[in-house]
Amino acid sequence: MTTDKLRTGKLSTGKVSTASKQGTATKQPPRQPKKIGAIRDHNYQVILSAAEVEFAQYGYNGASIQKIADRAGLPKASIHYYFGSKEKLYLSLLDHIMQLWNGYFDEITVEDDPAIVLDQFIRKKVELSYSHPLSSRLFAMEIIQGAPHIHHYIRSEMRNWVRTRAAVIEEWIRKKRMKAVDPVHLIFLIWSSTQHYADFETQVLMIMNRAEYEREMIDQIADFLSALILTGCGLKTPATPRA
Amino acid sequence: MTTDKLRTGKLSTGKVSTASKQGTATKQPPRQPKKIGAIRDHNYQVILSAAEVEFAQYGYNGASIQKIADRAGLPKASIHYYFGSKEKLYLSLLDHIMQLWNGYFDEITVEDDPAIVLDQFIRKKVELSYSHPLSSRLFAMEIIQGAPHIHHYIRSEMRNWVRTRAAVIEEWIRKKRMKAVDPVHLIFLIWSSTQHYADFETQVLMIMNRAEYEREMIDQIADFLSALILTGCGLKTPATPRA
DNA sequence: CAGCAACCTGATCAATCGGTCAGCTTTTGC
DNA sequence: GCAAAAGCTGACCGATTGATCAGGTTGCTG
Repeated sequence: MTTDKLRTGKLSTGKVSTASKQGTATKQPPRQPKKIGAIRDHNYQVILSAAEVEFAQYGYNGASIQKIADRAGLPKASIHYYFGSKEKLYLSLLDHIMQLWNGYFDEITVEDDPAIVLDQFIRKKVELSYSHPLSSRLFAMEIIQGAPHIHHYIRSEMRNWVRTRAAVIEEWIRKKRMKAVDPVHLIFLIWSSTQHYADFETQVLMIMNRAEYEREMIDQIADFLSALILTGCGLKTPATPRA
Repeated sequence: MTTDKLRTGKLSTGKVSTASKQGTATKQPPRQPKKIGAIRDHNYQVILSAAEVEFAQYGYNGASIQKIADRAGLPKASIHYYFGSKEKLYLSLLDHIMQLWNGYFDEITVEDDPAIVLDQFIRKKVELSYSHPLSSRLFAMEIIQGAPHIHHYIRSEMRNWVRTRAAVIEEWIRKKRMKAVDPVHLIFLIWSSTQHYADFETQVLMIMNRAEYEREMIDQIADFLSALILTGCGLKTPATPRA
């Protein structure tokens, strides 16, 4: 929940100012403020939350700084004061999401039980779609638009992440611990089927005639997906999935 | 491929002009032209194609008429001449997509073989994601943004579509012709896992280190999804899936 | 060939876009 | 207590947005 990491801008490597030229390279305004006050931190978080809503709904081009400012209850100039530009604000959000998404399904080894690992991975993803739908939608928007801001991340970290996990799954298959299914497409299947409930929340709720998700429904989704996918992999649902 | 149906504006029921007020209700310009010329039809199609690209990439708010016009190689005013407004152009596209999406998986009955029906449904959806990725992305954008233009369609036709198909699946389950899985979530799973390859094409291709999809890869995806989902439903892959 | 209607678009509009900056307010340091 | 520094924002900028319309162009009809 700390905001310190957001300011480091891990994603901000490489060229950033692609949209605006702003040829004035004369002054060097003291951005990335060092001293930290309570109000500052609060405004930082308020702006990020407001921006997440707008960017997740309208995408990078569709969102406007004025609407973000209105939602945050701050003047528009403050957004530029805190984040410099629309793109830097957007990158801060993406960085935030990356840190949220990483760290799950991470420490798996060939020795682990594939049923337990896959089951927990599916449940964790469903839980994330439920707890952070805006992050999921923002990321989906970025990908649909061609991932212009994170293509280097996908090609490096994310691809490597998939390859190493796929290697473990392939080892499980080689050892006859699960059915022979394409590991990469299996990961895609888990991603798509779980994130669907966040990204297409509107459609899902309308079709199911619900106003919003409830705990019970989320658990049912996790049970369904885990059972079907694990069965499809020739695995048995691990003990104590519920109850 | 005819454009006639597009002009009827099946989706255009209800209020349309939400964005602009344009209080001048004085004149009634002769829109919805009746006479059809070759140039007219051609421009219609060129604009629709250009708009599909822009709307699919940037969403409704993010796309700009100027860029659509540039892509179509026509002056900006022509877009308004042909379609009246940004929203009407967008609705024409959505209408186009609806007609494309409907008509598959439609005529199923309890007497049909669930394995064959589900297999063909999955393959048809994968094929659509491959042949019409822009339509899929445009629809995804609309849903992520809260389906502001098609919520009535989702709540009526689409919901009814899901319910009738779910009823057939439930009957299959009751007759022990397949495993007891939630029919609605099964439909969601097929939707999400197949459309993923269109909507997240960028991510999929980057992770698989490919420049673009190829027939072989699409067939492999269809085989994978069909096999895994059918197995998850306790079904056997129907004969002659390939070869 | 004349005349009219339908077709099309350059010029222009108010509104909004992302972004800048002068200058006011608040906090800090001595 | 006072000047310097940092925090903050109202006013403004050129560019672009969706949309309009006068008027030129085209093509069909008589």
